[in-house]
Amino acid sequence: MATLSDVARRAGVSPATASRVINGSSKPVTDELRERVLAAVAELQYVPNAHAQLLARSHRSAVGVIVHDVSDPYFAEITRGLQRVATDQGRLLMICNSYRDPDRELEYVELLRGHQVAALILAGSGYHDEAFTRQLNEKLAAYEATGGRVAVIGRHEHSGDAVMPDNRTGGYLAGRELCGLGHRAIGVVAGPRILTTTTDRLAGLRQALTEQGRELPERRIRYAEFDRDGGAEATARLLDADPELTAIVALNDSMAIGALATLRGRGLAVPQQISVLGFDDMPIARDVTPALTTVRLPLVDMGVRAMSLVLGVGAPTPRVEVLPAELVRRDTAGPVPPSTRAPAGSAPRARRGDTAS
Amino acid sequence: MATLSDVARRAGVSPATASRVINGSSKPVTDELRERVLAAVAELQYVPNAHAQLLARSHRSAVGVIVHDVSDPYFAEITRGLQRVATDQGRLLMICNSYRDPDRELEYVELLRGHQVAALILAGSGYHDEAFTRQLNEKLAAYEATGGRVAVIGRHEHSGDAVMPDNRTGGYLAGRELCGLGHRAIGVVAGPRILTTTTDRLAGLRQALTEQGRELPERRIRYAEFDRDGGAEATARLLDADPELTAIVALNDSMAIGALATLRGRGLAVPQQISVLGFDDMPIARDVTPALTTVRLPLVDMGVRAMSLVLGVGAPTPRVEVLPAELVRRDTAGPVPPSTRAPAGSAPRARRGDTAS
DNA sequence: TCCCTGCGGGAAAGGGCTTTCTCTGCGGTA
DNA sequence: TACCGCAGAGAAAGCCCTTTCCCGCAGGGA
Repeated sequence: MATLSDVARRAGVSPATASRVINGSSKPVTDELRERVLAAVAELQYVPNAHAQLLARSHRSAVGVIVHDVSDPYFAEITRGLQRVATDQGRLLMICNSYRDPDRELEYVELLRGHQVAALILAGSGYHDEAFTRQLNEKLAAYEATGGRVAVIGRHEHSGDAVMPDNRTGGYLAGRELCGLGHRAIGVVAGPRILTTTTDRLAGLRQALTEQGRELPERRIRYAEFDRDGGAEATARLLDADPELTAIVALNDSMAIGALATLRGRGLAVPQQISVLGFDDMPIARDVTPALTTVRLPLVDMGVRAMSLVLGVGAPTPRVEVLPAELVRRDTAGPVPPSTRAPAGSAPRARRGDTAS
Repeated sequence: MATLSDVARRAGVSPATASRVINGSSKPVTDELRERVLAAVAELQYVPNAHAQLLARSHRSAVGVIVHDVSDPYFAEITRGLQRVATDQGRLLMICNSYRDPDRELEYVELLRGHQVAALILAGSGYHDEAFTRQLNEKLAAYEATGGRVAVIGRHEHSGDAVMPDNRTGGYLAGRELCGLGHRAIGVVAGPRILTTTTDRLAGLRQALTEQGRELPERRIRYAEFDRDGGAEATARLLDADPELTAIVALNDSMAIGALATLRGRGLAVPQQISVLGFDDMPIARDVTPALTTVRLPLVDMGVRAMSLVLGVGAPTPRVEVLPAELVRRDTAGPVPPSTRAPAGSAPRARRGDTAS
């Protein structure tokens, strides 16, 4: 690889001058030398060594991002928001997938710190795990102590800047909707119980049911991976245990899609025989059939806010922002079937929208 | 940030010794000093500066990846394959989204070169653009000249290592399937015509039709963005121009999903009134209703192969691997309706409208 | 007793760049 | 004419590590 001094030598100038030309330094350089340097750069196909630059420069520029999995639409949307702001500000993003492994998360904090990122954003759910939370907080504190900025998305455990989707209210909205439609036998297809996202959404859901004098017993909850196959499998287990169910709440849209697949496999009509509610409103939700009724979270916006917080753009923002959840009615949730036990032959042709909430 | 010499000072050893302890060098260090260093590391929360390490070490380790958009399922799958091998080999991946912008692609090649990546992988379609192709090849050649390894996925323009999905045969399979089902009026919802992926798939499709004595006139092709909304919109235009169509081939699954949405919005039953074929077989394809008939590409495997090629794992592989496409029959393609013209009176039950425009 | 060997440790030379500081030479002022 | 100031260029000091090279010392063989 050609180095700066190669360029300088070829142009007949000092490395200092070459550097100034290449970086557009404020220090003036005569046109003639500038030309020579530029010519040398082109001839040698010179590209500055980023590591050397970063080492020599004092200020840090890149921003580190730790998500569970960028290819999961939930994080893809958040990341889109993060990117948008970062690009505007001329920042490079380093994105790491933890695949929901706490240890890997810890490792990535170190890795990104080692890469001298100016800020760190952790997106995704927190864990119900004292020891881990403490460790993570220590590491984040150490990082902040050296001037790094930290923001978390959807995790309570960190004391600094945070963007929180209102998972609890989201769960509550889902519960209220289903109650309004007359459902009593409601099953839940939940993500891993160690995740705060799972428990928060569950808590809101339970609150709604309780307010309506109904309940959500543990036997009507199945925990599984937060993805399509987890949802399919949990739904199967739920149905096996309790065939009377008239509604299923999936704690994210991927699981809801899995649930829909299982239901279809068993010949249960949605929403005529059984209703399904999702959570997140990821883009594909409107394209499945029937289109998914779900709780929308402003995913892109969450990313935008978090990045803005950490980069300090705009007015001095509050350090914790809670973004609202919102129910999106589509076609998978309908009124409870007239008889809980749907007659096998003639499923009622119930359509959504007749019932006000 | 604490530095290595801070650690060394605190432990009362030289930086050399501290470095050896921290990196587990082969050079022996007495247990006592080792303990002291480790203690100092813990107390100072020391994390080595990655840039300094990379600068000091000679060998490059990270691998650069340029894709159109990781959050697009097509690339998400490929990336999964890339990751798998990279992780096995202890390599860090730097992933960049070009968003199908040639200039950005060029920039990223430089950026990654500057970051001293050991190898570079470009995934996605090539462009029908002489000037750009030449520029890119120059840059890649310059990079290879300094010892970098390059592999491309799904692009012909580069002369080195390549993993090519068999797009042409895939198009051919789609065409043959539809002909077999009796379709004659076949429309195509295509990606941008500047992409080689588009033209390759189209070429195969056209060949199949021609062999069957049919044809694919330009008026039955609509070019749009390679995504859901592009597909929805192109389908609408196609239908407006030619309501007789009995089948639509979408040149990727995202577009197919958009096509399905438009069809649903217009109350056209799939596959009873009109058939739809996708391309890629991304995971969601089986979860839409009706489940998408599509041409499968071994996406994950493409990533695995490309990374293996570039990292030189396994046997010395051929420099160009063509991976086969395969038809996956699901529920969106059926026989051509008895009468091409659907009787006007008995319009099928219209579904709620996701308006596609 | 002397020399050689090998082990554990440190000094110091990079690695490629940025940036401060220094130096030279010129034009302008007293 | 002597001096000052400044523009433009270069020298060199880092930035933080890794790794080679070298040194001192203890133990073993002749």
